[in-house]
Amino acid sequence: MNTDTWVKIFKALGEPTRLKILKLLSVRPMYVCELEEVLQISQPRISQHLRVMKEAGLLKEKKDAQRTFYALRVQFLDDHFAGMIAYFNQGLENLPDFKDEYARLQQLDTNCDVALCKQGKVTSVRLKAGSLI
Amino acid sequence: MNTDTWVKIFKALGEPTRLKILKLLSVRPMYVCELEEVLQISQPRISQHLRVMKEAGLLKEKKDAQRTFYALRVQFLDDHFAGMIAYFNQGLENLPDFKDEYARLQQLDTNCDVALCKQGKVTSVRLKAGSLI
DNA sequence: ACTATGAATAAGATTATCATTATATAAACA
DNA sequence: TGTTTATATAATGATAATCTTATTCATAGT
Repeated sequence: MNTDTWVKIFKALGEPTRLKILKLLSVRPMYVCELEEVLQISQPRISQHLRVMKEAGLLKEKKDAQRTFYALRVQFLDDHFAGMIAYFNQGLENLPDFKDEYARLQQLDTNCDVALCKQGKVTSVRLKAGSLI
Repeated sequence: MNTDTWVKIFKALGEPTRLKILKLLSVRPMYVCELEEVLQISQPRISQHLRVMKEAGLLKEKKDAQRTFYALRVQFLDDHFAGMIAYFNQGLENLPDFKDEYARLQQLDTNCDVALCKQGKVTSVRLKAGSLI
């Protein structure tokens, strides 16, 4: 699971209208015209938001004559929000997206003599996530 | 937990630089100058992203002389991503944000004679989330 | 005091996102 | 076949997000 995929998912979720649509589809799958009716917003607006969520993998659609039926991809949601925990527990060394950052962090944490912030002394900090403050 | 709060959190997560910062802070808390060094991006850019995440509740900070130390709010993350499951399992009737939508959906699902999509027949659809396709 | 460092904030330009309006496509129905 | 319905797509305008550059502020060290 790479950073871009996560970003796409979070971007899709990070918009009020889309989040409302998602929540409504968690009640039951719906046609576009139903969402239009329930949300009282324009049809193109709904279609566009549906597309964003579909492209993020959150939704599936099924054509039914002129209508289109949209539903949550429940398995996808389950898998990915479980996967997110895994993502955060995974070390940087296993994430290709963090190749360069991992190397530089290693430098920072290994060569404690090398002052990477100009005043130095920074490299001595070594705490677990969230253990501070 | 209301829609706006969720949107703020997801927006904060839905940006590649911020997601990288978050992941790095999950390794250990860091000073801004460390993030600068590891990510190789400008200091104002980092500060601005940190602010967005702090305002979403994801991070905490601690002043240490001229430096600022940033860390994940682990408890917040735990609580909220558990809370998200709850949010999606919760009925619309309990969510103030869905007051109007809930009423209209009730209409849609109760008065099956009332054709809300102009062609009618739509109201007969009644499936569980994700059960389709 | 003076200079350097670490970080936040402000201002500006650029790009992306979102909503609206208009148009296109495709199926149903008369 | 012509019209209505359901949805998608395109084009436009408005708003918001992001990045850069410059500036400010606070603290450290000389």
